[in-house]
Amino acid sequence: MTDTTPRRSTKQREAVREALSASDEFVSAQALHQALRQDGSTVGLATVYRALAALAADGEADALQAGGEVLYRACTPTHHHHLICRSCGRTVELEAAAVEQWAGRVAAAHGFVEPEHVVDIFGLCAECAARRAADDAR
Amino acid sequence: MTDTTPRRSTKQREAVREALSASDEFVSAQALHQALRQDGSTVGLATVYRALAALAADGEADALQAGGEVLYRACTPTHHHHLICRSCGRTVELEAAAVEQWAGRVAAAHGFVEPEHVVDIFGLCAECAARRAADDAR
DNA sequence: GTGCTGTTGAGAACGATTGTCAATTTCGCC
DNA sequence: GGCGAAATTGACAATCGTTCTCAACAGCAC
Ligand SMILES: [Zn+2]
Ligand SMILES: [Zn+2]
Ligand SMILES: [Zn+2]
Ligand SMILES: [Zn+2]
Repeated sequence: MTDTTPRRSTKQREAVREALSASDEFVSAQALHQALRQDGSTVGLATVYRALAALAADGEADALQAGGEVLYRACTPTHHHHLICRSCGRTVELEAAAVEQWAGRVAAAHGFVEPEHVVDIFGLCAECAARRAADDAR
Repeated sequence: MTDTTPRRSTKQREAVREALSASDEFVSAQALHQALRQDGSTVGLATVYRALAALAADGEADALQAGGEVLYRACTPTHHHHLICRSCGRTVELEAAAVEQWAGRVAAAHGFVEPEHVVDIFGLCAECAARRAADDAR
């Protein structure tokens, strides 16, 4: 993009970056804010939102929409997708050159330019599936 | 699914179904509501939301989240994905057995069960790309 | 028609996110 | 080390899409 991104380093941004890295699941801005306050930080909610948006814009975090809210996760800087447990949030990063190529090919075939794609898989991880099976058996 | 879906046929639901079919793009509940009022209908906004949710649940419509809101579209009843113009909303339905298999295979490989997936491609359709090029040239 | 129950519409309520703005902080520069 | 312009912050209000509440209403079986 047209990189007009002046960015200044502050305690708050660092705190958010760290808190985000501390979790290997996708988390909401609100959850991250609460976690930060819990740890004694005094960051404002708006600042957490701003910091996360900046991290996502800089490619330091991945964002995805789920259930009406946006979730963030510190991620590998290279392009990839996710396999996410819809119960516990456990996340696996996926790389699939075949899917990337398919997306580009399909877009081009229909005359579309500047293609972007959303590819995510949701499911129940083995642990959560086992737990649920146990619960179902009363 | 556990099909506990009592459903009664009403003018409003029919009106929403028709209005949705009338558009071959993805539309928001709000937009559909305005369109219906424009045509003299007196449906309430809440009813449009409820009708769309029901259609989606019955598999008569596809729903996707984009830009903080949920968009709906009357779609082919078989499983498929979409290529969407992020400017005009023009939509192409896509079928890609390879992607389906990849998703299932990847989920299984990581021990995940009940996999669902979100696969959408966004871009600029040829027309919108041309229009934007013209605009850029003042 | 009668009755039971799902449905509707208006408006309030809600939760996530963004905007506002004065006070504070960063950072290049003297 | 101190200055000053410009970016950033935090508390709060405001906005947005969506859901809830509830009394009036309309399908549908009898
Ligand atoms: Zn899990
Ligand atoms: Zn990709
Ligand atoms: Zn277009
Ligand atoms: Zn699919």
